[in-house]
Amino acid sequence: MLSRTVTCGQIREAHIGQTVRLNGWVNSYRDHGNLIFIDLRDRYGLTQLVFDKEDAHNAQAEIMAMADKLRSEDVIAIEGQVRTRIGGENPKLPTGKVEVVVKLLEVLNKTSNPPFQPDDNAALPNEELRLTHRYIDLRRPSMQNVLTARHRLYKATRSYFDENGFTEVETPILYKSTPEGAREFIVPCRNVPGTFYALPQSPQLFKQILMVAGVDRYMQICRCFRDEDPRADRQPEFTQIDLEMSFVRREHIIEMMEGFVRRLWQEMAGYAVPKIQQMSYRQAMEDYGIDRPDTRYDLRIKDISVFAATVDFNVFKGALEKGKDRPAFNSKRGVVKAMRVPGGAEKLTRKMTDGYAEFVKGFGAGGVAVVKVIKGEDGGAKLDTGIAKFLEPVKGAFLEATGAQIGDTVLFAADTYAVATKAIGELRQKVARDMGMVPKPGAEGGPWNFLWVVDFPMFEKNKETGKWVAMHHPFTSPRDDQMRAFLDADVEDEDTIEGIVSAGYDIVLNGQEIAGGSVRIHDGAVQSKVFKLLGLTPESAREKFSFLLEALSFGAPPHAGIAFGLDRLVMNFVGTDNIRDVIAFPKTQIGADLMTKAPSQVPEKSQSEVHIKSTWVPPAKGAVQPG
RNA sequence: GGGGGCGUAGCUCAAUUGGUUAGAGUACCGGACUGUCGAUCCGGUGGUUGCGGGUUCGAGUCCCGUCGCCCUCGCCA
Repeated sequence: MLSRTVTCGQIREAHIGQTVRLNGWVNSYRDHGNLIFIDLRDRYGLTQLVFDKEDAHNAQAEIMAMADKLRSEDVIAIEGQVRTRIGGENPKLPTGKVEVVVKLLEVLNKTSNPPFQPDDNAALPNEELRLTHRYIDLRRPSMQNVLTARHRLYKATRSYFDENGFTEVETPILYKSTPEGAREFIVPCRNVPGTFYALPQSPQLFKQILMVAGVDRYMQICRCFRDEDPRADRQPEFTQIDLEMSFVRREHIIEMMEGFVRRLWQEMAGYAVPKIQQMSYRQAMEDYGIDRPDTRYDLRIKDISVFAATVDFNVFKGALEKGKDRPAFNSKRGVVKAMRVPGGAEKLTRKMTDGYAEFVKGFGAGGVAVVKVIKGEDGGAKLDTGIAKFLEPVKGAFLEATGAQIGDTVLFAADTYAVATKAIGELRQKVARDMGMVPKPGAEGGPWNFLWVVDFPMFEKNKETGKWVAMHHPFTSPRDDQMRAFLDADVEDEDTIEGIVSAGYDIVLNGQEIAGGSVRIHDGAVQSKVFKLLGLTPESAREKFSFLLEALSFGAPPHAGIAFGLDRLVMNFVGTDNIRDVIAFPKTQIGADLMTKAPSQVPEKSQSEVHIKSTWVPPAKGAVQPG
């Protein structure tokens, strides 16, 4: 083989006159009969090759005949001489000033007619085809860019944490099943009949135990597995940058991670991340109705319960009756929330606001009250449509409570705190999209808005089971000042338990959670209390987590950590909203790999070896269908 | 598990209200062509309209089912 001496992205005017060898794929060909141009492609770029019948080197009919047969995606090796382009330069290519006159041609591998061209300028074929022939799709320069961007991210990550004294430690993939939280993938065990491993949802417990083991600062770029339905930004198999530190408080983690974020954005995007603001969970819920506020646009939600109580409107009154005796911010206490939409009087049509009523019903709310603020005949503000007649008598107080001005529309949600907040928070995002208020993502020139969200509740009620579940995970510590109240709290005292604040923290970027973590529990008694609250008996807690409880009893240092969703970071840097674009070999919505056709059946012998038998029965062929 | 979208030539798409032999571009095959860079020009091959059933004189089009892909709710400690 004519092994390359240069790559296809490398040749410049400085190479003119040199004899070079190139290897690569035929990207395109332009056949003029006695003159043939080939754009040769490799990962590094394109170089134009020329086959010229009158050229001395190509006098042999043989090489022209071979060149004549070349087609896109053939793999070839050539030797030739670099020269200035005779037909003028191509400003689109970095190599556009030169071409290589081919003296020797070797066809390394003739291609079958490919199902599609790996061409970034052409319309992409449907994703199914791209995934089936992933090796062709990955040849596209933009996909090569993703792979190298991802690699640079790994490298920057490891450098930063190495410089800060972290040690990368691998943790097991075959792990113990702990069926809380996400559904696990399970793996049958051959050696102990009837038992199974699980694939880790995250290395959470191992990294804590590494702290007990004195590792002090741990990091790992690790694969995590969750057997839940994917989304555009979720895969069953994904990658985390997993971190843990000993002898630190929340502030230390925040400082270390801000340094990391700053370093990453500097290296990956040339962007200097300013000091990241912090917002409490409660503030986020109050102003934005969501725990990961998108602060790129200024739509605010206001609690107007006090004002609403003065309005003679049954929907408001009815809502405010709910959970009257419960403390403020309690999930079951009734509230009225308002969102002022600047310019909404013109931009939000009746059809849209009717749609919003339907939209919020999906989140359990009864509907949305709407009022437009328009210019009255006297030139002052006049309320119009919807619930205007209820508000008109208290117009002044209404304008003051909501800050609404002429031209605005105000949307209301009235229900329990949990329902009203969620509904109007979701609505806020929808209205922002409808109004065109959402800037492009950062990678496309939009702003990068970072935010720490802190002081999450420890627990929330599962709507279906009525049981407490950990909002982050069961190993999250209460905030220091909450510890006493937490240890004293009665499991039955719902309002108190709902109010316990954890030492958790998330990093939110443009309304998307990119990292989440917490100070961990390092005291067995506190951990046992959490398990108790979550409804685990001491026996079952011991059965599932004895190794953790034991480890905590043998000198566990205070520790805290965080994990970044690596795939989402890459998505931000390359500017895609499709997680499959940043994973070399991703899976479909049913967890299938279309290229290898995984998952697949295994022979019965393989099943019996691991002591399992599938209960699945194929549906009868040719069954009569109704209709 | 629920809701929605899509599925027509290798690929990207079109096909009026249900109406003649399902078209175009591109790819591919053959031919012409010495300065192209989305080469150009001429000709050609290529279709179980995802699959199964139904309604109809007639189905790519309507109905039912099913498969695949995508979006989404639930779910994601």
